[in-house]
Amino acid sequence: MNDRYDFIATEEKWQQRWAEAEEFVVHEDSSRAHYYVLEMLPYPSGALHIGHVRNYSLGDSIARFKRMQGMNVLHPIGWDAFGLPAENAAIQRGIPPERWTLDNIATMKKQCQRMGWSYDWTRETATCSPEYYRWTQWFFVQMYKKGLAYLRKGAVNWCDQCQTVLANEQVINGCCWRDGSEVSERELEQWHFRITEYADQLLEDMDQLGDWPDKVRRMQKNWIGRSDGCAVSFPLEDGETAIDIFTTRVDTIFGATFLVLAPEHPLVIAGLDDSAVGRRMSEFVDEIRRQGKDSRTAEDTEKKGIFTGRYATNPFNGRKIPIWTANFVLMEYGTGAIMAVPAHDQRDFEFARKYHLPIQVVIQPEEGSLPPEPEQAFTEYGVLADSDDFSGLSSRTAQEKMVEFAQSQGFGEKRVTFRLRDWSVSRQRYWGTPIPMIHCPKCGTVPVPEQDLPVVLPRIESTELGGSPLANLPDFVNVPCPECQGEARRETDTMDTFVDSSWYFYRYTSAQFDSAPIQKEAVRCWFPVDLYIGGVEHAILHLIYMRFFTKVMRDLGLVQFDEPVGRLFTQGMVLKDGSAMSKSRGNVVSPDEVVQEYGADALRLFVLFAAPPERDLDWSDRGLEGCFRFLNRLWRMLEKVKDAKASTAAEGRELSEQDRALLRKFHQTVRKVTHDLERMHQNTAIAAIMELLNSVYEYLDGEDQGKAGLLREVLEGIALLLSPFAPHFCEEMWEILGHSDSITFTPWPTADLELAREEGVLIVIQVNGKVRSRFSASPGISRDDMQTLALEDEKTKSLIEGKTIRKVIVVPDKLVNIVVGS
RNA sequence: GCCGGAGUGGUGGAAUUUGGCAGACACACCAUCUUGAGGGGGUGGCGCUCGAAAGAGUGUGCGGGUUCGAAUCCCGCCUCCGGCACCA
Repeated sequence: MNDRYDFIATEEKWQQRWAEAEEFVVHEDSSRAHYYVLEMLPYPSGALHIGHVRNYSLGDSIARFKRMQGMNVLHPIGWDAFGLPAENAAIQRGIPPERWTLDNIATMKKQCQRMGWSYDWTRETATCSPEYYRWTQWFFVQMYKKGLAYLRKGAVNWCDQCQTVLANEQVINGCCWRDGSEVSERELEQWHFRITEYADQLLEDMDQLGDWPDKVRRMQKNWIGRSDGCAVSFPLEDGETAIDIFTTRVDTIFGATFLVLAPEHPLVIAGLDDSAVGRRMSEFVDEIRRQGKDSRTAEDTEKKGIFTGRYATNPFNGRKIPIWTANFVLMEYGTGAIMAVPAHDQRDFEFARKYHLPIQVVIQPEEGSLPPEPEQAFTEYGVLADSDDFSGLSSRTAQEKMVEFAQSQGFGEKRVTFRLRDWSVSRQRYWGTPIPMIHCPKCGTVPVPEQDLPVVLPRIESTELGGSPLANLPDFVNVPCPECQGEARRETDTMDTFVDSSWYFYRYTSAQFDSAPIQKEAVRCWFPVDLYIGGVEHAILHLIYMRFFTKVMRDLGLVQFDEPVGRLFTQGMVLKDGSAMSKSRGNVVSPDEVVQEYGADALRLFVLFAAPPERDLDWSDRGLEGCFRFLNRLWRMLEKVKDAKASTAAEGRELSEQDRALLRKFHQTVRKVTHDLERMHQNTAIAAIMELLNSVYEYLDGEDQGKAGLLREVLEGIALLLSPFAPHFCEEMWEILGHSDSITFTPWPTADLELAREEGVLIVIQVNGKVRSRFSASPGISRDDMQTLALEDEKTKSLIEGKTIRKVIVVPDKLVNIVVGS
């Protein structure tokens, strides 16, 4: 007898059988309930890491569970194959990025298969394949035609390390999200996606994200950053031009004692002439530019400004106020100009103090009043004062009335401003989807005609840093203009890889389709995604881009819904010794080595068991061994019963109390595991199966006549319940127990609630809320009986002797609480 | 500053959905059996304090509150973590 199972042979055997039987290949079938479980696609960096193993094992447990529940399950995978790291690695090794990437995909695919994840490999997709990026380009062209993709020259985030531009979402605390190096500002002409066009929808449709973590919703809300306010136009003394400002506190406008423009504001730039003021301003603007965006927007940065020499008129009261420019006003936000109300805004207050500008109180608190020269700004809502006809109104009412007034007078309007910026998608690198545009000196920017797509990324032996590498390939660059046939230049930037991954999960439904990006019927069959699993680090990158893309696709008539994902699950990271695994720290655990030593099933079990899926997991070699031991313990049990004759528990003999207890435990476990899988509590589901096995061992203890039948039934149940977590082991077990079919489509067991019900209940006796004693009773015992039994309990009696019973609380089948006074 | 989350044995965690025996399951540790040894396996113990034991007291970050009863609900505070932040 083998007291250890041969995981290497077992796992290989079943992986082979699954592949031969095309077990996980699915087809659209509208007659069946369907389920789409998706995990964030991996970047082919070289090898799977434990974080992937956790992510994909989580998804696989659900895919297998849903299959056994009879659903048609789509469980696909692909590769986020374009991107900088591949290009950098290729440069380092002197090989083409494509070879590097394809080799990595091959390696990682093998690793995936060795883990036994139930993917439909016929739908495998790599974003770097021309069949895929053809449609990424197609989307770009459609977006260009709709005005959603446009070229704009302006300040962009530049990462020196990556030698390319980054989107706002890819700048974290002023540093590159990928390598952490500091990001600087550059003026470049770049392609952008007009995601701001959808800002409101992205915000409003969050209601439709029923089962998304609040955390992600809040992060997106913060990121989109809607503020409701009012735009007001302040005329200049020339009477022709005016400065538009945006404010959320129009109720304070009578306290505006100056205006402040961003140093990049056109009016400031226009004033940089040869006059004395102009020269001083030039100096100032240069200084601010040198300061850089990052240090300039730090909160503790000293406020600096300079008077522009010009004045504007407050349209509400006709007062003439000076116009300043200062570092703390940003061109990107609002209109790049603010009205400064020092009495009611802390920043304006500090600035006014520093430059001796007037401070005018116009809002008084509900109770009491502010001193004429306050020590700090009063920024709360209150009651208006010294504001003409608006005096005496509450801030809230005043805001409404004042917007109406401004609107009627034609110098202002209600306005909504967002923090969200348009998505900069140009990248000055080689390994990405070529932007399908052509620049013609006569016709301007012209999209590549759809029938000419894809614009194939030329193969090159190696790339170099600096500039867009494609620009060095004359054969690629020089093309006739599609409109006038004259000489023209191809766009040589490539797209941000986040564009590629914004629609990959649609392609899975139509992976082989070659006349459109997606087949509408296939999408209709599978969407929305039922469950999407990935790390929370994408909360405001990928997860906002994919929502944006879906809305664009809807407006292109490709899909009929607003949101692509019904339920999002964000899993925690895998740590070792308290910190993220990384090569530089040298604390990386290799899945390959673990699989070699303990098997894929033990590894899968461990990553699911060791912590709740949404929390961070600390890697533990010992914990892994524990899971391995559990499988062996189950294996030994299997060896004990595998020869027993098949019979169901009901047959043969009357059920003993022991039999009923085991059967009860079994059905309770079925109920718990089912429930726990639905709510993504894989850790407690596995714990419940471990408990059940412990019960089986207890059951076997002592008298063992006539137990084989029930044992067998329970073991079969364990094989089914455990199979979403440890599929190879359970298939083997299933086969040993005499089944010739795969466990994959064997129906999930159902809990018999009758059998699961406890025969006796343990009633707790509390005295003044403290547990003092307990007794057992049959379920459904009457309240009166419970009370009587509790008061008759010897121990309870001695505790309440000589005391007055004030009250007795009876909770059916649970407890009796006797409240006594002295 | 604003918004949010989390604090439970030596460790990971369970019980929070529904207020009702706190510590399931596992790791580590201790004892013991099996084995030539190692490994593996079996059995028992394991929050803290007192106690040989039975048992008693105490205990879910801290302080209050609601309740017959609070890890769970409410208020205040502390610590850690995350998002946004000179956003007008």
